[in-house]
Amino acid sequence: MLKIKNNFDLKSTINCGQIFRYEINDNEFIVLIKDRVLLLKIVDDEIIVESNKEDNLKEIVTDYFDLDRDYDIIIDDILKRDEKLESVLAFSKGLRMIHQDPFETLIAYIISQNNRVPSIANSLNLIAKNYGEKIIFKEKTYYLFPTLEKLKDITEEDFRECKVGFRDKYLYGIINSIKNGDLDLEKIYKMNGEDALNYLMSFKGIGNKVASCILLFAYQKFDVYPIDTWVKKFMKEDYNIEGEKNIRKFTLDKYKEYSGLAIQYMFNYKRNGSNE
DNA sequence: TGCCAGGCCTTCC
DNA sequence: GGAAGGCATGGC
Repeated sequence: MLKIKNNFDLKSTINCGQIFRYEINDNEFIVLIKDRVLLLKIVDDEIIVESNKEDNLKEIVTDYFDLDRDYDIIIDDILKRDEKLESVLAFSKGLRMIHQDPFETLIAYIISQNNRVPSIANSLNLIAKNYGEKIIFKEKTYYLFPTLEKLKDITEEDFRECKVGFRDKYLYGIINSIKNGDLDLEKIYKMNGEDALNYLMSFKGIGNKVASCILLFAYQKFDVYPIDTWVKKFMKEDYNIEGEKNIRKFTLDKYKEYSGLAIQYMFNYKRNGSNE
């Protein structure tokens, strides 16, 4: 068991569209990460973390929720560049960028194209159930997301059975590219945002949006930013800017190296702010 | 029923 | 090089 300070917004962080495989019940959260199940409970000014695997728990939780980074400095910086974002930033205060596993993020965001969040989660859970390691934790069953090794013989039809639809061929191709070494996920850590974006986009089924999400959510490249329907909506309604090209130019000019974060705050504000 | 979803690829000008 | 159409699946 681990206790950490409850000094960020755990619920929004989990629930703001970065990750898909989680459960929320009141102040209890289940998050499925690479090699274990995390159970997080908010108790007053602490967050209590339990897991089926307790070794290195502190390091893993710190890394996953990006706890060593000072987000107040970043938010102040964004605010200085754009005062109009004050209410957006206030709404997302305490939101942290989750540091996800690149392989699962890659698969997840390929599935996300032209899809809805519940469907994406359903497909990922089916893949985990069919190919991932089974974990029993507190008398409940969970499945970890499979490693590449466990997916090495998967076919397009197998993917289709996980309800991924037309994305089956993309996923199959990507798995093969990793297997034969064309796609090296480790190499991306050392690349700058733009090079990494072009590298990922050279593979079939990965466009700008999907590549940006992978780089932002798995590699913490905050200068890369996914422009999706929600961000387009925000830009049109609040800034009167239309067209992806124009949004891209405006965003990078304005928010520079924190464009990805600014975009994530806008997304959260537009998608979750108007629904609740 | 018909439309659309945190897009991308292909085809066609 | 830019616009349109198709794509599996599920929810409304």
